[in-house]
Amino acid sequence: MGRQPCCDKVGLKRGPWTIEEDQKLMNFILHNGIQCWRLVPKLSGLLRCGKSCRLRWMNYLRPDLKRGAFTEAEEDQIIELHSRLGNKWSKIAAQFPGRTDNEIKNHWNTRIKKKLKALGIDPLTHNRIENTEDFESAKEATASNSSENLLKNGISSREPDAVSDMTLRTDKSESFSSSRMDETFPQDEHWIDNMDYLLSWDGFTSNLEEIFPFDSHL
DNA sequence: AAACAACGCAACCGCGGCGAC
DNA sequence: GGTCGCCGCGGTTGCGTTGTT
Repeated sequence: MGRQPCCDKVGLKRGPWTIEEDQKLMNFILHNGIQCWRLVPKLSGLLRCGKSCRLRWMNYLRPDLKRGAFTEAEEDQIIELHSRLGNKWSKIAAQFPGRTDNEIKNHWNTRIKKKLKALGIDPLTHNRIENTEDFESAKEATASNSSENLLKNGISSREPDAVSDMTLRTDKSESFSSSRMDETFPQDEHWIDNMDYLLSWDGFTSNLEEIFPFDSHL
């Protein structure tokens, strides 16, 4: 037998969240915490499934979320982590306090993938691409150094230097990645544990009143 | 100004892992 | 050991926004 659906979908709302729903969810969690996602919509009066509530909270409402564009350093780190971990977005996201796995995944798929392809790097294997259409078209764009072409291929005007920089790094990706990763994160298990602590529920709820000074009477 | 295309993000879906029973 | 139910993850889709023709 297959798994049952996560919730009874009859009568449940889907699609974009409204401000009212956001407030309901936020207030409920801030006052009651999360014991069981399945119970959250029932107890808070939301016509959503628990999964949807969890996603909304994790990806949008969490007070510790960091907003704004990814920095070049963050992008580099994502690339390094991806070369080691693959599409383990949650593990990658764990190294970026305030960033969500969804956010990083989206950024990877929309920006970084293109950027790597334009650099002649296979985003899946992180190896050089030889004689593929992608690489050939990317080379043309890079050679002409036309900002229009670069933008079309996902590289901003600031990046001609980044291209050579990244190429150099990739030439010795093995040593670069591992040595720098080791510097930053001496032991995988330890830095993941540390991040778990930083992102732990207790850790952040203890400061909620400071973080969230909004109406607590709803 | 309108139509169309491309892009980026939020949200959904289905599956695997894991603990409880 | 098997089954069930929940949580979390990764892949995918839908749609609003922005850019181009």
